[in-house]
Amino acid sequence: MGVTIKEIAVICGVSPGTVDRALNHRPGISEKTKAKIIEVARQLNYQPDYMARSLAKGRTMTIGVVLFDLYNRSFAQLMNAIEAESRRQGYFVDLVLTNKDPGNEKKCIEHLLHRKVDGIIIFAINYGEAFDRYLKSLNVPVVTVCNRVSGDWSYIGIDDRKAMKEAVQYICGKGYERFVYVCPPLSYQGKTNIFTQEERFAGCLEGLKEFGMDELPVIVTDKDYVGAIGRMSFGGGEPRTAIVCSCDIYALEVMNHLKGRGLRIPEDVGLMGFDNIDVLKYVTPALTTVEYDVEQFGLQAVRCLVEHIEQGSAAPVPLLPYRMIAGASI
Amino acid sequence: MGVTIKEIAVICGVSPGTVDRALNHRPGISEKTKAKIIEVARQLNYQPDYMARSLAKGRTMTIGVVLFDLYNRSFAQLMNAIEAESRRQGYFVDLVLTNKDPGNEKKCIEHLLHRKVDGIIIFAINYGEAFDRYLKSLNVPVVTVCNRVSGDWSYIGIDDRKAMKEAVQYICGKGYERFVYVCPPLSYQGKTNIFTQEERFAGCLEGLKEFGMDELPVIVTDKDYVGAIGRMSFGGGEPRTAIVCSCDIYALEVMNHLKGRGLRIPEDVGLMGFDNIDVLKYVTPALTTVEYDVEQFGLQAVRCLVEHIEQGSAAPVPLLPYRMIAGASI
DNA sequence: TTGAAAGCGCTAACAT
DNA sequence: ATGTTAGCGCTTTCAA
Repeated sequence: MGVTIKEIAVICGVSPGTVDRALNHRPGISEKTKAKIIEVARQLNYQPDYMARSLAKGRTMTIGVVLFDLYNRSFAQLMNAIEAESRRQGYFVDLVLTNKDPGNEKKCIEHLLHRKVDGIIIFAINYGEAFDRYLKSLNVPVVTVCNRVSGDWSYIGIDDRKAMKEAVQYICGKGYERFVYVCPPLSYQGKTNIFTQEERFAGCLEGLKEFGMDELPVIVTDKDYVGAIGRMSFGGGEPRTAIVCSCDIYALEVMNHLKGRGLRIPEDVGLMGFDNIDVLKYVTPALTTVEYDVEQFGLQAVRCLVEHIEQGSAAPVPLLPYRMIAGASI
Repeated sequence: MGVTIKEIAVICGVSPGTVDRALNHRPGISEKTKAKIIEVARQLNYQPDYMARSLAKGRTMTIGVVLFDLYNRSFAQLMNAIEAESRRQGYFVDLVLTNKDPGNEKKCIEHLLHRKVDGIIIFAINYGEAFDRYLKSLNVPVVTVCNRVSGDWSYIGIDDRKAMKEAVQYICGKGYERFVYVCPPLSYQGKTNIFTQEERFAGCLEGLKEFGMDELPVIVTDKDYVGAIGRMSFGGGEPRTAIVCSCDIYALEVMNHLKGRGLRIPEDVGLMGFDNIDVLKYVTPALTTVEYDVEQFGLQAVRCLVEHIEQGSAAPVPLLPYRMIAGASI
């Protein structure tokens, strides 16, 4: 194995404790012996054993990350940023993926606890008071990202409601008469965490209302949302329709469908997404969407969590900025 | 903290050693005491401390993963699969990203070594004998994925050369007269690992040769490959041209450019990619490409690595299957 | 079949 | 300023 603190102690003719003081720059040691020990350690290429240190200190220098998966582009970017900032701060990163299975999430978290991670960054899929209590019972600092669990946890995200509201008002301004809103089922409350989705939906309603559109949008939450859209007519004598999707992925699927029907976007029907995932740049027509900086999410999440870990608490992180990208699809 | 083996020992009126025997199903213990201990452990919700175990056993149950980044869709999928299989096998996953910076790669690996990972799965960016020696000096099982380092390491991938060769021959069969091959710089050998890229390029040449095309393709390795393509003429009186890209990302960028010039694909110029990244389904015209199962890469990589870790060696993994996807771009 | 004891490598409290 | 010692929680060898 590697060189140990003990061996260095023997070589330098001092005790392990003294070596520890030198290597960890702790007080109670003369400059001279300290310099000597550090030099010897350097020459022997001493590498501390984190396992041993963890056991002794009760801290692992590890951040646990819980995500749905890495398929969604945004998650991948998020993870990318988390990894970078964590390593920069000297932390290891343990990743677990829940695959959007609420039942799996606790198992994933437990996995991290076995590993004795110092803190957890979580894009939660579970929700509600029970889950909130569960998280609290873990006695580990937690930072939530993208999906709020409760007001008791640090949260990193944007003001989804306001963003969607502004987007919808922008669309209204373009003269659309009918609205279709496509999003995942919003009825799973308490089972699946759809905080962000709910916020966006609420924003949509607010936007319409404030603009004076009394009619509610047609809400599509079918798993087979493409099929549902397929049963609607657009263009021709129909009222001018905008399909607002709660995320780009949905919008792209819908776009494929509309193209397949030979409908022109936005002439026959308008389309809008949310997230500005990077593949949009290869798609025609350019999708109108809302952009925000996921990397910033990762960065802030790590910083906030490290603050929690090292200070015992952290200042609340303000909601991050976003902006609408006016494409050609509306 | 949690319940310890010692506490259980006290409760059961036995020694810690006996508890260990029971909990780890090791011989030398009566069924009766074993059952009792296990029951008590269950009731107390005993969770072993992996840190302590690691220190005692010299094994961390952790797999280190070294990737470029997670931006590339394939990497994300790969990581997804690695995480799933690792956890299934009881291993933790530590992720480090090199961001394609060769100088960063060793730092990343060292990070994992500090963590005392039991083995490493690496999509290597470095290359050559020196790096090979370096890896060997680590004394840790390593499985290489997508980029071979040397014949001495287990490798998971497809036969890129053969796949590209077949693809090129398919294109030849479509009557194209001129070939443009777009790929990253192939001259960094020894500095950046472009094993896979070299294989694909070699496959392209072989394919052309065997088909009887004597003329070499125009090879574009500029960083600004789009600019280079921009200086070429297609359609009209030009010879019928196929642009073969060594990966889908390049092909999509080129497609954007060609569309911008008002060129029709494939009427004015043919286009081909490689990898079948999932966003292709949102792109028109459908890109002709080569598909393989990245998830399988992850699965096999983990299995192979675990075999190395637990058996000390592993059977070589055969090259995985691939298939051409005939889109509408050729 | 079970117990006792010595580590794994590092940290930290207490002596000197 | 430095040494000594007792752990952290688990594994493992050697005795009993």
